[in-house]
Amino acid sequence: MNCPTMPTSVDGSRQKLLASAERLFAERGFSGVSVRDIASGAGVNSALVGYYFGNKLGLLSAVYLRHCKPLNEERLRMLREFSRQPGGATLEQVLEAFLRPALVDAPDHNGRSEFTRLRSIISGENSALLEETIAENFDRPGRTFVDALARCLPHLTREDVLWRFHFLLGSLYHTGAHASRICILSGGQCDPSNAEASLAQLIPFMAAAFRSPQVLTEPADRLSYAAV
Amino acid sequence: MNCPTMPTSVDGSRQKLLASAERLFAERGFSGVSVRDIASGAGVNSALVGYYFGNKLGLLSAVYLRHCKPLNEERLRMLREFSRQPGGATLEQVLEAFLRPALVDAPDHNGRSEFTRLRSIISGENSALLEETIAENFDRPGRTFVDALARCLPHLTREDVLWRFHFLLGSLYHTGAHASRICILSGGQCDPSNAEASLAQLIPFMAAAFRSPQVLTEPADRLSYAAV
DNA sequence: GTCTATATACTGATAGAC
DNA sequence: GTCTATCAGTATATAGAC
Repeated sequence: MNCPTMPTSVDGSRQKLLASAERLFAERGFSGVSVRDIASGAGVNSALVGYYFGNKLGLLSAVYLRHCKPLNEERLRMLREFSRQPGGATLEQVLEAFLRPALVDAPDHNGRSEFTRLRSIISGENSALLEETIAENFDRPGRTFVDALARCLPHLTREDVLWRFHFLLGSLYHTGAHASRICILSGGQCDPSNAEASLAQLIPFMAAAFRSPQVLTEPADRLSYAAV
Repeated sequence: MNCPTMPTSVDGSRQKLLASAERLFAERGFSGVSVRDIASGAGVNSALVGYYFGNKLGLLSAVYLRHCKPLNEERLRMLREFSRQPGGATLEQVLEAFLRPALVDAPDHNGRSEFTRLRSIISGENSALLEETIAENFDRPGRTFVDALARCLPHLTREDVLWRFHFLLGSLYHTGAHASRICILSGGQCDPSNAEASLAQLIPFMAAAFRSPQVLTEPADRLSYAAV
């Protein structure tokens, strides 16, 4: 069954290291974890990190590359599917195509939601060397989704859509990070690690927000809602 | 002018260390920066970190405590002021009272927005020892604001309000982190480091989102917008 | 491919002079 | 309060045996 020319999922040291790194980076960030910890978690020798990935950053980069393509391909596949219907994709569908693949673990590619948590944590750290990888893999799909959102929202300027997309990203990252604050405040009622519950709340919430009228650019630079 | 009994803003080593730590922690996180870097940035000897704060974590804790109280006091002060008018505070006003003090630097307390960026980065890291500090300082104001939001939104369950508050926090943190992704995507049009522009976009966006109808709890555990 | 051993640098923390 | 000096531990990375 194990074809040597195309090993499907042999637990080689390389794969073990990738899995361990993904788990630990998502848990403690890049600087918060050592290559020794990763190797120990994978049950392999720490020198193999150098052999397979060059150095620690190469390992993080490999974790990124393993997930970037499948994630964005599924996003775009869902978007294309939704867009085929007459009238094009609804706003809710565009949002679902963007959010669902990031939060729900696919049956073939596990760790999809863990990868979202990883991105959330790493995005804060000084990841100047990852900047290129991120830009190459997320800029184009990002633009595609901004375009799709703009098509659903002809009353908005592109600047408005971009701001709203930025807020959407924040909510997605915060949800993917499994922030426990809301869990504690709610006494366990709200659990962001429940992907389906998060999507059921996040999609209609964001749809209503995106549909709100265009923001007027105030001449005053200090806008306050004190004076109604 | 310098009264010795109450030195207003003498640049003692302690204050220099706090300022340097705040800047560097906000930039690179807790594990990403060393006490030597912080001391060097402050222009003081690294041994003074132990003298004034005990250890590195004590320094982070001191940075937190310096900002927590003024931040939340201003939030609550604004909320009380808005609530005095007949009919109570509007939804937009509750949101402004929560968001503005976190994003705009007060004239007396500088680094308010930097502190929001700090919290954003640290919240991802394993900060189990800060958990207590955060809970003590943010749980009560958080509950107060959830209550105020719920009063504006009688059509929602408390669980709905909590979910939406969670999404609001995500957008706030992501904006406070000065995420550069949107800046690049927009060609500089959208700049989250511009606090007033962020507030002008974020408040009406979130107000519309909070006002959206209650989320129906679906019997199916996989809700999809494919079938309209 | 996988291991041991190690080079080299940096980490947080502290003892003790001034 | 501030300094120098230094401890013990850990970091990443690599050279070289097998």
